[in-house]
Amino acid sequence: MADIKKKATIYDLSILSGASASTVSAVLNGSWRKRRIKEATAQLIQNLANEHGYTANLQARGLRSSRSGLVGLLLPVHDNRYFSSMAQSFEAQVRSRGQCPLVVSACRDPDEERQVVETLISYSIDELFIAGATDPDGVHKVCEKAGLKHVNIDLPGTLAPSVISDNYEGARMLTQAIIERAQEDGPLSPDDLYLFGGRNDHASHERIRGFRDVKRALLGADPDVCIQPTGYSPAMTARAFEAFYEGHGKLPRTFFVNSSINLEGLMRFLALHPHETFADIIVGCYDYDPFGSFLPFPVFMIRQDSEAMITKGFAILDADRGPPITHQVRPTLVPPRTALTGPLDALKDIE
Amino acid sequence: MADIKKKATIYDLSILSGASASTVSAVLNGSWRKRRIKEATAQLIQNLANEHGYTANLQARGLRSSRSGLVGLLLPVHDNRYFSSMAQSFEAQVRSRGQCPLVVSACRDPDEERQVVETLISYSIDELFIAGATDPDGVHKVCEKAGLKHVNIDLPGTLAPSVISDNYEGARMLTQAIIERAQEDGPLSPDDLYLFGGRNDHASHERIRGFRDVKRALLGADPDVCIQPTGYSPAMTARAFEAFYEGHGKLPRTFFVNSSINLEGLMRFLALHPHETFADIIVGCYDYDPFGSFLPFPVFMIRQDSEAMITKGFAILDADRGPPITHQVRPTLVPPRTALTGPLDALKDIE
DNA sequence: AGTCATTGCACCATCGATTGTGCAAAAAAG
DNA sequence: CTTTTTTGCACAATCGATGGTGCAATGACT
Repeated sequence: MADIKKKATIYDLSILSGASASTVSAVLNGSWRKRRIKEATAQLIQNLANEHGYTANLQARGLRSSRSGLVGLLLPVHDNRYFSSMAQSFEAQVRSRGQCPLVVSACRDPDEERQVVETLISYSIDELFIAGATDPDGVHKVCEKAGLKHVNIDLPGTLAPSVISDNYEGARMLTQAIIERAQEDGPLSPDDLYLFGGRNDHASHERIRGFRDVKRALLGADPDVCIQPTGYSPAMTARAFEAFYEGHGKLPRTFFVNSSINLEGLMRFLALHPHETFADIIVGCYDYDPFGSFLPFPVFMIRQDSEAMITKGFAILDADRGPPITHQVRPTLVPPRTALTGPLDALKDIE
Repeated sequence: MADIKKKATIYDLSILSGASASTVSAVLNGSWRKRRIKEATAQLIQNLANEHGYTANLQARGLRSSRSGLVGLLLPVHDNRYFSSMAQSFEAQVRSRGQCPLVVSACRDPDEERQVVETLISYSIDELFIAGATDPDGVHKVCEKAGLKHVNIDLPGTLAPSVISDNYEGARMLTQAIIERAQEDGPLSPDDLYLFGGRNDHASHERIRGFRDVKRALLGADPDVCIQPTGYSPAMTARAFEAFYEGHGKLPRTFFVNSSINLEGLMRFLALHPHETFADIIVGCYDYDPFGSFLPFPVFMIRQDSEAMITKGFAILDADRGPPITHQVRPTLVPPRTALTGPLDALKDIE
């Protein structure tokens, strides 16, 4: 009656039912038809299992079958709308496949990335999504050695299949949008359009390339000084804005910010200066954040389709051993003052 | 040399070293001094282990010892700055204790909450943090039955120890702040101050209580109509704003929003209306979001100290079997246009 | 009735680690 | 040179599930 103490095992049910443990196992993991177990026996065992609240010990199962039902997602950080919404979609998709999501972050530190993945491997995870890794190929080697299937998301590697945002196209759309918007307020000179943020990774390169191509095409010139890669840190980005401000007494009229993390750097800068001074800036941000979209100046954003990337990632893993091709997913341009719906809207909310 | 295929086990090392598997095990899990293994033997085995890149199979270890090294955090959603930054702190703390974080969300659905926890239990997780659960006591029973240590975070239960934000005090601070700020623009009547969001949970109750107490004290009255619980959904919140707007041709001059999720509802409303109409609203939001803090109207925010909550949670679990007391952690009032540093700042960012 | 196929299930080794127990060899004590 | 103690390690059971193999009972068929 009151099984308050330990969890029931197949052995307990074996005794209760009079069947052998292997029969119980077969019944409870669904392979009983294959094993020609009588329907009546199966029923009996199922009932006992329900009655006693049996749930399989997944560590034992994993040990035996060397699969765990765990699927990993390696993130740079949680605390950011892009990655947290990726985590949200990831979780939903993993669950719908009957597996268990394992989301971890590694702070963009290549050593930590590898070490975290080692840990995941120790738990015999079945598949791994490597999102925004600083060193995807280093992680690849670790996975390879353990025979772990994996895909890169967001930042591509050269050794494993990758699914990334179409950064070049996204940057072009975004750049064009902010230029056109800025030109509504009067002619825009090349010196009025900057780019802040990003570092030496594929996404930044492509975004910068898109930015420069469009800028050159529309404004006729593209001085190097207008490109300010600051890394992915709010503090560094704030410093870059501050430096510009020191030199010019204002911010550039228009600028492209490489990610919402860099956009936080802008907030830090703004916090130190009266808002009125910058009432007329036009900003493009390569990432979408629902509050970022309503700042007191026009912010054009790029919404990356992390859900589609995850879906594509699973397709690749299911197709088993694709070549290390990079697939691009088209992002969308989000005009200022736009509140998109997201994973939150799937929440049940009674009352 | 090239162990490209399978992972090394203690048996492999046993053969290589000439020692028994149990000796290898003892050496590699650190219990070798206790087992009086010669230092030289230990060294030999350690070297072999490094050389062959040995890592323990944590499923096997977990099976044997019925501990997994996994610590769970159950969240309502990932996609939100409050919870994602909680996940970030949680991860850091779990890692620093040499365990592996397992963060999952259950969409505020009581059934899903219980089911997700069942799954975690099947992986023999060692401890569980239940954050923002709709039905903490239901989850408690599931844990109890499995002998799983757990604490409630953010929303308290009656059966297990809880660590929550001091919602009453936080709401008082926030309410007072927005009232005072609004009064700078002229006298504030009770009808000018509303509360939106929240539902039938402990946090909402306390926040509403704090709101009403301060409102009554400072404005002399506190009509029921000014309290608009909309649940935790952007869509419902947007609808409430819309309804008010329909009726009054404007938004309330000042209002308290129950959470950043509800604040997203305000964004949805704003997206449909020209900004100029609401240039003079004053908002308080019980949650902190770095972009929310820079919206085009004053937004006072409450920053809940999720890091401290997690720390306290571990303290409780370590103290083993405390009574089901609820501990409150004091949040901080964040004035408008404030960019706080967060877990992101711990990121390594070379270059 | 005798042979053969089918059904239904039990047995047992196995996954990789942990841990209580026992026993030689070496060291200390007498 | 015994006896006792300590040191250093091997053995084997165990955690809970899986899946290959084998065997008895039943039914089908000649």
